[in-house]
Amino acid sequence: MGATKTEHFTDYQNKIATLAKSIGHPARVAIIEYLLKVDTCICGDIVNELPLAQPTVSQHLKELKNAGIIKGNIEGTAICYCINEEVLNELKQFFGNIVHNIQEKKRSCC
Amino acid sequence: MGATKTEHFTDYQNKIATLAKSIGHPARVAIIEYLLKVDTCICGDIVNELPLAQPTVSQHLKELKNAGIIKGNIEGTAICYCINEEVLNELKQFFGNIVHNIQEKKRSCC
DNA sequence: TTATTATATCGTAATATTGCAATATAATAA
DNA sequence: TTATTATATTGCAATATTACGATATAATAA
Repeated sequence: MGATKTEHFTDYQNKIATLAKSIGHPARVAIIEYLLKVDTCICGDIVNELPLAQPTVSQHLKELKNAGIIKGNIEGTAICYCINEEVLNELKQFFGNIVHNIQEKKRSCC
Repeated sequence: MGATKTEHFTDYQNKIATLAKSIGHPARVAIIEYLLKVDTCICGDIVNELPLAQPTVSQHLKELKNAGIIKGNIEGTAICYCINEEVLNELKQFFGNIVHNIQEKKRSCC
């Protein structure tokens, strides 16, 4: 007990869950917002922007990277992180489909 | 340490994080998919559909409800759960904006 | 070479999540 | 009233997440 029963769910369900989970922390939402706002995206800037210690930010960046939400490029000593458009498009579509689906149904209950 | 430093982030960042987090488990993605698929949405059906025990499903439903993703209506002995269109629309827009934003920028790095 | 600077990893404490058996509650049925 | 049925809550063990100080790594600068 304690661990998620990943093997009982579909690949798609696990994929969406992993992506959503990686966005499920305000620091990681803040990182995404910051990457959208700025043109350059050096890791150090993100550390300065967030109210968390450098190792904590590094850990959050790692989680976003593992999930595929962001990509990292080495730029000399620094690392440039960027949003992975393809993956975010999948999430956009997941939520777009849900809203579309509900609106078509005009459901009676709730 | 250990607890999320919620107070250091904006209301919006916390809101999106809470919503995303609540979807960040395959069982909860499965619940959402199921509610979209069926016309009626009785809790017992969800319990039968998922590979988890009844108390565990009840807990997942509670989390989705707390986050605002679903709403519950009492129907005699049973409870009818439905997706909250308004909240899902917010998520649709969050991800829609991100993709739109990236496409406009045509960023150079990564 | 020895700094310096930027980022990652390690180790660990505090806290949260997951899952379920047992039990409680609340509504209808007999 | 006493079942029965449907859902929620409690309690707890297993596991995961969050946060950060200390330290490691890796690149450039002096």
